[in-house]
Amino acid sequence: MTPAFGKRVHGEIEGSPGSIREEVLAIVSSIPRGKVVNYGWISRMMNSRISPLAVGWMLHRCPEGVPWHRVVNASGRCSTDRTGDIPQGLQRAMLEGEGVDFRLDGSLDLEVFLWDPDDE
DNA sequence: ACATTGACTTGTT
DNA sequence: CAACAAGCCAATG
Repeated sequence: MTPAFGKRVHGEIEGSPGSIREEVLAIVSSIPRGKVVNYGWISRMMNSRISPLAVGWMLHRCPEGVPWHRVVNASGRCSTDRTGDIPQGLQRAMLEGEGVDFRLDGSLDLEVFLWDPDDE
């Protein structure tokens, strides 16, 4: 019977093996504590199979356990502050709790905190 | 199935 | 340095 690989995305399963969504979530979950990546970085890591915008969409409705706060924009700023779904400053607070230091202008140093898998 | 939106990025003016 | 435009893909109504 058709396994209906399905998009039961509503809550819990979302388990389509090989799905773009799952790959993105896997990457985000792989970000080590105290490091961050930007949306375009994920897009590149997946060989541009997904656009940075789409990454943001997935993270917007991502399941628990995914460290979405470790994903920032290319400017090293917390894009979550632009939304109303997430309290402003929350992402920054969470990152600071992991040892990520922010500058006075509210941005973080990507040269230092950007995750480089080769450096691990 | 179509139109709109959105936690983006890069390049041009 | 700031504003604008285009490319981009998935989710939502």
